[in-house]
Amino acid sequence: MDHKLKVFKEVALTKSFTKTAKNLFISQPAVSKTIKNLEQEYGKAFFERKGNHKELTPEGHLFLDYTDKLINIYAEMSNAFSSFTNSLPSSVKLGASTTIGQYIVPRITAGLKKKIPQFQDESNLRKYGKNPGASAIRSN
Amino acid sequence: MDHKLKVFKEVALTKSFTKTAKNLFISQPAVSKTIKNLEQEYGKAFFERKGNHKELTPEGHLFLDYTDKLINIYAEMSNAFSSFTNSLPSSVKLGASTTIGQYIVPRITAGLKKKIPQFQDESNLRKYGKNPGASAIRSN
DNA sequence: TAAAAATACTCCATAGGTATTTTAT
DNA sequence: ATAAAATACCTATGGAGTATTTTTA
Repeated sequence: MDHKLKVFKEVALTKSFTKTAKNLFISQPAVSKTIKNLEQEYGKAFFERKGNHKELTPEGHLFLDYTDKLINIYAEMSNAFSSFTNSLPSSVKLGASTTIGQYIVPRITAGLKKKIPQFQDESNLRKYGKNPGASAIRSN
Repeated sequence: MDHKLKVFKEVALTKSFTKTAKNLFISQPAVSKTIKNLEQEYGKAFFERKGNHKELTPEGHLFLDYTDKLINIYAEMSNAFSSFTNSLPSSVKLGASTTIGQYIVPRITAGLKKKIPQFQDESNLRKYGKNPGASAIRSN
């Protein structure tokens, strides 16, 4: 529910769309769009795009204040109902056909360096983060 | 951004999905679903459905506390950037083909009681509120 | 039985993804 | 030239709508 706010806050902290994308396990364009949407929604620019070091505009600072307050309350709220919200599942079931299950899944779960041929191209991993699978086990 | 919260609060106030739907200019099923989603998201029932008089559960009361806080902050925030957020548009452009534009639109905008034949069936208006058009000019 | 809520669908807008281009150091 | 951000385009999920059924006082 407070997803856009979390993205905004992370950008304010890292001052980088790319780092934010990595930290939140989403793509860089997704971050770009989220910020743009927020700025359009509130009719103000929140970041000054001056090349590499992005800076919060005055409006951005103000927005960050409110964002902090909101995120804190959302966190308290999650906490209050946390029997489930903040917890990881106690177990995860993973299904696969016999060949995949016997040869491929074990190599992956074992984290072997030497990947099978089809998985050796890392170009996309390099672009969008080395362990996208981690997004599957992040909490919240 | 705080839409679900507003729906929840209105239900807590009116204790009625149907009244909430009318007050917020959305359909009754939309309210049903919003509440159900919230309850699933937080894993708790917020309302006790005992026939006509719906009651907040203890969890519902707790959730309402947080909801109030959040809504207040969102309101402050909107306010702070309100050059546009809370205002109605200064003008609205309405396009129509010649026949529609000459004969039908004027009757509607004039609010004539005697409707043209095709528009006389009010069964749906009766079901979902008499002036659904109002949703188009509500603020925020 | 009448009014409220739930359910079953359809549709559209938003959020996300990948690929690619633009920009700025 | 390289790294970050923007853009273009596609897909999927969520939220809204209408129609209908179920429930309960």
